Order: sequence, then C-alpha cells, then structure tokens
Amino acid sequence: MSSKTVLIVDDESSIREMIAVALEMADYRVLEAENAQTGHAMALDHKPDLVLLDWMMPGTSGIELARRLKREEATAEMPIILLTAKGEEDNKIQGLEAGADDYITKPFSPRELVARLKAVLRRATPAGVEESVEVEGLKLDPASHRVTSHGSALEIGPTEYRLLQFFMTHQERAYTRSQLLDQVWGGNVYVEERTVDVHIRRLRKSLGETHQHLVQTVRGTGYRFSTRE
Amino acid sequence: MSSKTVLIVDDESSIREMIAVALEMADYRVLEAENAQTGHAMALDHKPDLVLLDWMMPGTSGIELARRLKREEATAEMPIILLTAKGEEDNKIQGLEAGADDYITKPFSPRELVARLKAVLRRATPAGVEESVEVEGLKLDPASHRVTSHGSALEIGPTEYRLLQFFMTHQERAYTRSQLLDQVWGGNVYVEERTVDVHIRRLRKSLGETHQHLVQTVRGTGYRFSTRE
DNA sequence: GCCGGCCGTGACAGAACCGTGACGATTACA
DNA sequence: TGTAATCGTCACGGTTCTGTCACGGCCGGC
Repeated sequence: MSSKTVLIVDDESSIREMIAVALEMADYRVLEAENAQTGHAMALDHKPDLVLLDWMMPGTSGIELARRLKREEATAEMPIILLTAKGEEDNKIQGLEAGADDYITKPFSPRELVARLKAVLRRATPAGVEESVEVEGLKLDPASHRVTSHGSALEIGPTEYRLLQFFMTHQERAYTRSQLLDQVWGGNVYVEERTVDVHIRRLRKSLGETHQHLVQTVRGTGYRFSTRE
Repeated sequence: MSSKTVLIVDDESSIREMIAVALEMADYRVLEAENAQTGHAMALDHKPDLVLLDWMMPGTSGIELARRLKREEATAEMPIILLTAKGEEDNKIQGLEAGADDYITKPFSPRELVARLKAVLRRATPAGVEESVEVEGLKLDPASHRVTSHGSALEIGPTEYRLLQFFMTHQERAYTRSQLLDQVWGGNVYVEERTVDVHIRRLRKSLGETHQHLVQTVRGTGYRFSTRE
C-alpha cells in the first residue's frame, strides 16, 4: 500500500504546517510550496497524486495555477482541491470551472480535509480491473479477494495474500528478500529481511501439501514461484 | 450498462454548460433546454431518465414544470432534481411536495451533483427496470422496497437496505470501506470509514442467524457478499 | 567429516483490525 | 411538539496478524 503524495501550495506557513501534519498522520507524503511558481515547478517535478491549492496568494493566484495545471498535458489529470476563505462562496463555481475537483472552505477541520481528499483520490484512481490467475488448480481472484485450491477456499492472511499475488503474477523468476520487501510490503518500510522467510513459511503452510512446492527457495538469493521443479 | 439520459432545464447557459460537461464526463447523455416550455416538450419527446430543473426561470418556473411533469402520465415516473439559489432553503419543502426527488442548492460542485443524481437514479428507477433479487431464501424487492426471508418480512433501516441492495447486485466481490461509501452513501459525503462497520453490523443483525453468513468480512480489506463458504 | 552460513520453524509480544454496545444529534412522524 | 427511528461516532475488548528472535537442522565447501 504505497502512500500517495500531496502537494500543498499556500503562502501561509502555519496553514501549510497544519495540513502537513494532518496528512502525514494519515500516511501521505507531503510536499510544500509557498507560491504558485514553485508550486508549478514541484507539480511538474514530483508528479504528486493530488494538489491542494490556496485560492488567495500573492502573485499568481491559486485559481490561475489550477487553470495552468489543467491546461498542460503532464498535469491535466492531476486532481486539484482549492482552499478558500469563508464568505467567498461565489467563487465556488468559478473554481470548479477552472478544473478543480473539490473546494474546501476555511476554516476546515483536518479530518474533513483528509476525508474529502480521500474521496477525490478515490474517484481519480479508477479501480484497476485485475484478472484472476490460476496455476495447477490454485486460483487467486482479486475481485473476490479469494484464494481457492481446486474450488475450496484457502485460509490466508493479508500479507500472505499479497505475497502470493505478487508471485503468481511474476512466476519463474527469483526475487531477493529485499526485492520482495519492496514489491509486497511497499518501499519505505523498515523491516528485517528475515521477516520475509517467516511469511514464506506462513504462505507455504496456507497453501498446504498440494501447492507448497510452487514456492521455492533459491539458496543464497531468495525465493521463486514456479511450476517447474 | 447503457448510459442514462439527463435533461437539463436552466435559463443560464453557463450553468447548463458546466453541468453538461460534468455529466458527460460521468458518461451520461445530456439534453439541454433553456426554458420550461421547450423543457416540457423535450421531456415528452426524449423520455430522459432524469430531469434537472432550475427553480427560478423567466416564464414558467421550475417548480411549476415539476408539478406538470408529475401530473402527466407519461412523465410521472421521471425523477426530478431541483436546483435552487442559496438561501432559499424554505423552498425545499415546497419543492419536494411538488414531487421533486432531490433538491440541490447552488453553488454545488459537479461531483456533488453527479453523486446525488446517481443516488436519485438508484432509488427512483421506475418499477420494472429494477429486478428483485433472491438468494437462499433472502429476497430483496425494489418495487415494494421490501426484504423478506422465506416470505416473512425483515426489519431493515434505509441505509441497511441500500447496503444490502448493493451487495445483492454485486455478489462475490470484495469491497473496501471506501468503495462502499462511494457506492452506497454517495461519493461526496464525509463519513468515517468505520461507520461502514457499524452498518454492516446492523445489516447482519437484521438478516438474523439465517442469513448473516452471506455478509462476509475480508480482513484487511473490507466486506463481501457471497453464498459460498 | 567438519564448519560456517543459510534457512525452516515455533514462540511471543505488540500492533492492527474488527465486532459491539452506548451515546448524542438529527430527522421523520404522529 | 413530543416521541420514535436512524445516523455517525466513539471507546472498549477480543481476536488475528505481524515482525522479531532464538534455536537447530540442512547444505555446500574444504
């Protein structure tokens, strides 16, 4: 579950700070810019998953930046949430016409912010239609989030599920513990490499006698999922 | 999933335009009329699945048109959403009495509009289009808005009903709390994810011993409705 | 056959996750 | 206008999952 990156563009550092704290607590990566120019540059540079834009800023205004971002190919798909001071309700339509995806009126609670931000991200990321995979009667179906062995359900924990999913979509190739941590646990976590071994063990146990030969140890390297020997 | 047709009746072309864009992005077909007369004609002519009506218009007002549409056989089943300027909250009751299915205050975000429009379509689709669903003696009948277990009625709240309906029409698939909030609550609401858990609980309680195994927890992910396992 | 490194395995404590009852607020209804 | 129903949130507790460790077996090289 790789965390998303959010770019905050606001001239008041105290506001930026508040938002940043709230977002970091909700496990988002945060970038900050204090004016439209640097904001624009950072949007191009870091490709954040979402941009939080203050309406009123010295120099180029938020809405102007919003228009610019929507106009450019590289950033057009980037969801934008506009922040505005209370009592400027009329701007709402103007803001949304500029291409903003949502519009939050100050003052707002951090929780509201996070909730609306989630909603916007949810919409912006269409659920990937993942295909189910089957190998020797072992079937993993992402839609129902189920693993079956010749039709009967297997008990399997969340991490084992992800591990198996990764393996089944990347068969016949050896991965180091480090690579598996990256791919299955998600990059920026600090976890002992030996932990992989433990989950491999648990996965094998879940797979049972029938299928555990599919998860193979590559001594000195890591593990591999393969139907061949 | 053939896309639905929405008729917009508003005298301001900029508003019509904004709404049209939003709806087209959400994959609806859009018809526009700039006054009640042509709106009325188009409603009869094209039989849209829903009508968006501005309250204040020169000549015949939106609410008047709403009443007329509800009075005539051919258009009585047609869901209507009224649009009104802010600060005219009092009209709400009047509007709903006239037969409108929902009531949106300007300014509104396209997102909000689409969400509420979906909600209205979901619950107000003319009888006959929505089939009743039955699974293991548990039957949900949209026409009578009733849930029965082997013939005897079940007590079930509005939200639980919608939740169950969604589940029964989307079986064998796991949904995250976030997705359920989108689908059942409507995308623009700001509600804690754990709230889903509580309603799942209430739904299970309503279903009773007999059927609660159908609502399954997918640990680490969300919930699923399934007859298997 | 000996040895060092590598890996399987069981145990464990802390964290994460989910079910559940309760509560205040709002809404619907009589 | 009062009463009931429903909603969203919270806090508590049980259960499951996770990451780590330690022990010991296994393997390969010499």
